[in-house]
Order: sequence, then structure tokens, then C-alpha cells
Amino acid sequence: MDDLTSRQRTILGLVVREYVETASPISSRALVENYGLDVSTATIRNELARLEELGYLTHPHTSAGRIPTDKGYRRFVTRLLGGVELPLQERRTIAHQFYQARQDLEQWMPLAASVLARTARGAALVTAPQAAESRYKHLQLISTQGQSVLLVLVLRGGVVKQQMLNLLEPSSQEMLNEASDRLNQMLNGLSAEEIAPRVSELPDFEAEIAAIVVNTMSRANAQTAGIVYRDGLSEVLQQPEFAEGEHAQGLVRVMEEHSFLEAVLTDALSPEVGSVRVLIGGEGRWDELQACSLVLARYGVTGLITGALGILGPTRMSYGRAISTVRYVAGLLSDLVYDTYVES
Amino acid sequence: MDDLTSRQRTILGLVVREYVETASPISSRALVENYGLDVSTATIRNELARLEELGYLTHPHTSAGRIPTDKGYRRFVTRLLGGVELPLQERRTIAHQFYQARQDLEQWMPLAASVLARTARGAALVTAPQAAESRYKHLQLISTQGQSVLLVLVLRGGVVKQQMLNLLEPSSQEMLNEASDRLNQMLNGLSAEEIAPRVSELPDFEAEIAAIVVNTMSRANAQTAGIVYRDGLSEVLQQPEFAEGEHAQGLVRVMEEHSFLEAVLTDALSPEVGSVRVLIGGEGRWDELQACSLVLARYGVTGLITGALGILGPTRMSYGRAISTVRYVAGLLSDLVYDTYVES
DNA sequence: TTTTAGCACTCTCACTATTAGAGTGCTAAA
DNA sequence: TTTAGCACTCTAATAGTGAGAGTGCTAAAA
Repeated sequence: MDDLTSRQRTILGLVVREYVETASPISSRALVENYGLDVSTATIRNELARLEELGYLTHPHTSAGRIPTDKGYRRFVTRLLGGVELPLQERRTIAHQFYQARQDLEQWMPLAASVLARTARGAALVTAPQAAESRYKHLQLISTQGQSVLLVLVLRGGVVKQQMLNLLEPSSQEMLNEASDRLNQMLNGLSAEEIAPRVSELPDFEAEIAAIVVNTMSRANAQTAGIVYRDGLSEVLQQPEFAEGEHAQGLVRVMEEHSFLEAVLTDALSPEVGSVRVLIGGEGRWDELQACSLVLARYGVTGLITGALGILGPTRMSYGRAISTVRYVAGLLSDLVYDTYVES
Repeated sequence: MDDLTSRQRTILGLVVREYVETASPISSRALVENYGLDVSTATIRNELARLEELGYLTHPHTSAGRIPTDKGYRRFVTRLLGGVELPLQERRTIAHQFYQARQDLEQWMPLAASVLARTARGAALVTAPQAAESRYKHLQLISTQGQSVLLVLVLRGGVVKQQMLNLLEPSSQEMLNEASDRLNQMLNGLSAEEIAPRVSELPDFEAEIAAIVVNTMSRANAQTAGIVYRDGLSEVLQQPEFAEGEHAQGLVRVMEEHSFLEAVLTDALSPEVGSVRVLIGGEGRWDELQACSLVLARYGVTGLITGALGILGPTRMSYGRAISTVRYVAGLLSDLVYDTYVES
């Protein structure tokens, strides 16, 4: 495993850190001067050449300093992952914000996105939590006009679905209430699969509704998964690597294109809540992410209800910050989700 | 009003159209050749000079062709606004998509954004419809664990609000059902203002809930208004005017920053559903929109429930397309909203 | 064997000319 | 009022130059 001397490791670390901060190639002189190393620049140059041979660093051109390669970042991140934590002060601020929003479900996702973006200084992505299995909780039918009816379906865990119906014949609000009362009694706690076989046993009108309920419940997961909360895109675009429109466009497309995001999330992120995953430079598989890195985590309760969140930034991002922020926010969201959804 | 000769008007129109298409300054020769005018380039040059004097056109530099000024676009748009309509074929396609999604409330907004972006070839913005006045329809209390309770509040018009509660003491699902039944009977159809004075008359537990209902209802509007659906940003960034990161960043910030968007929408758009508003180059008031134009409309039912939608693009955008698309989609959404919300 | 000083070499970046071409504005004639 | 003709201006592309930064290598020192 350890093909590097301790000094080489130090130097690699310094190059990454310095490059992340300054965004311009690092010379041997800069390293010696800024970090008070007690060797000469020539020695550093030899080590840099060695690190380049091993694939951890590159040259933009002959007479420029070194910049890390994806492999260099990867090594840096692997060494770092365990340790870092956000400063207490920032953790407090974040925890406080979540505490204030704890009762307002609809604010969780945008808040998480905003906190991630600001703290990790990247573009934040957060998907709504998605239940592994939907169970019926409550139904409400609201007559609109004529044959149109609004169906509001509450699932266990508090997910709410709305759907319009066009009934075959008009019906009063009283009739609707009676029907929903009966259905609520009969279907409470059941899953879509359990409801399906009973549909045929129900009287006409209620069967019609129940069929729609089954349909809606089956689609519930796919739909919730599609919603992605975003924040901080414009800040990331200020980074020098996106000064030319071309790269910027790639980044924006990644943030905007649902299908792509979902592919990355499902592919790169295991269904277990816990560890933070880092995807550097598209990792060969995602061309659109060439100059970008993603720091991802899953939050929620494994096997019951989970969502994903992450930070998108240039490869030259502050991985320490990003990783610790993602881990911390994922933890907070997991707590909220646990308190709200589990056993409800 | 008409300080322009008919030929000058024609030429102004041609310059705008040609510039919108080619994105590069238009020379007198290009006009004569592409549109088969039977005058010489010298004559055109004289007319162009006159149009420039009047403020409708400019010069990027001495030996370049003409490009329209904001005033030029403004005149072009004013002349055009009444007439244009989307080709039947496109109207059909769009209508079909909305027809298929008519029953799925949650899809309306993203669909509208997607259709707008694709058809008008700009960045689309759509806000959810917002009721002028919230009226109580139905309440559901769902016990989670311990003192935590999930409150689901359905308002007239089908708006659904979720909220977590921490009760002073634990209570069973049966107790919650009884309380919500009583509240549902008592509060049906009332507004926040009407409920507020009655809160003190209620028994302890129900008063606690009712107070929260009043609170939630009062905040309902502000919250719904904050949600903005977006689409098509990455396509717009491909336009040559955003090749340099700087302008691109401005555009992204406009799309991302809630507060700014809301300011523009409320300021530029009257509360009446109907006409399409065009904001060219920020119109002096919005520096961030310098190189951009906005085509906006309000949809829904005036005075009852409305939302806003629009297209954001470079000043050099196809106003005809944008205006007709915005008008058409606003119409479709208004119909959907009318059918669903009114008299419910 | 490792470190270091010294130096040649390479490549970028910022400046400066230079030139071809596009397009205008103006003048004077039709 | 229109038009031909032409001088004039400005851009964009290309090439050349020199300073500066930073490296790689060699040979001596530790």
C-alpha cells in the first residue's frame, strides 16, 4: 500500500491543500517558502518529479508548477476521510437552524440544500426522503365541481399525494365523505399489494377509488424521488475553472438534468445510510463530470426511508469541508427523519 | 407616435429578426442580399443611420453592422404583441401533454416549466398557484411517537400543508381522531381571521391545535409563493452572449435567487390574469438583468388564485415565440386551475 | 546515498506590429 | 431621393519579441 515516503506524503498533501486554495499550479519554491520546509527547492523538485512519475501530480506545461491529478485527490481524500469534522461553532449554527425548522417538514429540504451550499461552498443537491414501502394511512375526497374530485392520500410516514379524478357521475360531498370513511377503515395500514386483490370485492364507487389509490401508491416512490432541491450553483460558477462558458455549461447541465442525477445517485450510492462517498472527476464513468467532484451521502433510516444529498464542485474543491459538512447534515436529517417517520 | 416611415419600420424589423437569428451585427449588404430589397446598400445605410439617430439601433464599433438597442426591441415587441400565435402543430402537442397530466396536480408545474423551456427556447420559471385567501377544509392528525404528531391541513382549493407538533402530553390516535373530527366540523370553510377569535372558546387540546392551524394558514401563502419551478437553464447558457462566464453567472443568479425573482414578479406583474408582460434588458431597474429579457404572464383566476410564469433569455431572444408560448401555456394552466380550484 | 547549488532550457504571458477585410459615412453625381 | 465610389476606421488574426517563472539535470558537497 505505501509506496510513498513520509516526506512524499507530506508534500502531496501540501500541494493539494495549496492548490485547492490558490487555484494555480504550485512551484517548489512556493512550498518551501509557505510551509517553512527545511530542505532546498531542488530536493522538493526531485520529490515532485517522483510523485508525478507515480501519477499523483501533473504539469500543465514544462515551466509551470504541479497540480494534483484525480489519483492525487483520491489518495488525499482516502487518507482524510475518517478524521475531519466541522468546527464546533459551525456545527452549532447549523444545528440551530435545523432545530428551528424541525416542525416544518416542507422546509427541511430547502434548508439542507442552503446549509450545504453555504458551508461546503459548493452546489448542493438534496433529494426528498423516499419510503421503501408505502402504506395507506388516510384518504380524503374533496368535491370540486361537477364530476371532478380532488383526492388527497396520506401515506404512513406523512407523505401526501394529490390526484384529480373524473367520476362517471356527479356525487355530493356527503357521499364522498361516506365512501372515504369506509375506505379509511378498511385500508388502514395496508400496502398497495395488499389492497389490490380486495378492489374487486368493493362496491362500484369505492372500487373505482381504491383502484386509483393502488395506482397512486405504486407510483408514489418514483415521483418523490424525482424532486431534487438545489442551491449554490451561482457561487460555484464563480470559481476560476468555470470562467469559460464551456465547463460552466457542463456543470449546469449536471445540476439540471434529472435523469442524469438519478443515474449517478443510484449508481454511486449504496442503499445504506452512513458513509460518505466521494466521486472524483467522474471516476471514468461520467464524462459530464470530468472537471467536477461529487461528495455524496445517504440519509434517513436504512431499509425504511432514505434520501440522498451531496455537494457538487470543481475537482479542486475543499474535500475536508465538503465531506464533514455532508456527513454532519446527513446526520441531522437522519435524526429528523427518524423522529418523524419511524413507527408512525 | 409614428416617427418612422414604412420603410424604416420594415428595416428595423428585419434587423431585429436577422440579429435574433444570427447573433452577429447586421450589415447593409446582408439586408439587401438576404431580403431582396430593391434599393442599394447606400440607401439602407442612410436609413440605418437615421434609425440609429432615433435610438433604435447601435454600432458595436465603427466598422461593424447594426444591432438593436433595448428601445429597438421594445418597439419591435410592441408592434408584435397582439398578433403572433404558436403554430397549430405545436399547440396540439402542448395541449396533449397537459391533457395527459391533467389529473396529476404535482406534475403541472414541472410540465409547464419543461414545455416553456423547450418551446420558447429559454430558461423557464413557473410559480405554484397561490390562493388569495385560504379557507379551512380538513384536518388530519397522525400520531408519530411520544408527543410528536404530524398535522396535515387541507385548504379549500386543494392546497395541502404539513406540520410537526410537539404536544405537552402524549395522546393516542383515537384521541387525535376525536379532536380532529370536532375541529373539522367546527372550522369548515372558515378563514384564518374567522378562526382566530374562536380559539379561546375551545377546550385546551383543541385550542392548541386550532392556534397552530391559524398560524399555518396565515403563512400558507408566503410559503407556496416561494417555490419556483425551473427548466432550460443549461440550454440558454449555450447562447453566445453567455460564452464568457461573467454574463452566465448573472443569469444563473437570477434563476437561483428567490428573493430577487419574487421582487421582479410582484413588481412587474399586475395581479390580473391575462396579458403578457415583456421586460427588456432589466428596463433600467434591474441591473442583474442587463443583457436579459423576461417574458411574463400571470395565470389562474384573477382575485381567487393565481401564479406566475415566464421565460428568461438574452435580450436577443425570439420575442414572437416567447410571447406566444407564454400566452398559450398560461391559458392552459388557467383552465386547469379553474377546473380544479374554483368552487371547490 | 542524499542533498544542494547552479545553470541551461522551455513554455507562458503580455506587448507590439502588421495586415486583410468588413462595413461605414460622406460626397458628388444621377 | 437614390446611388456609385471611395476614404476611413476598427476588428480580428497572425507573428514576433522579451521577461519571468519554473523545471530538469549535472556535478559537487554532506
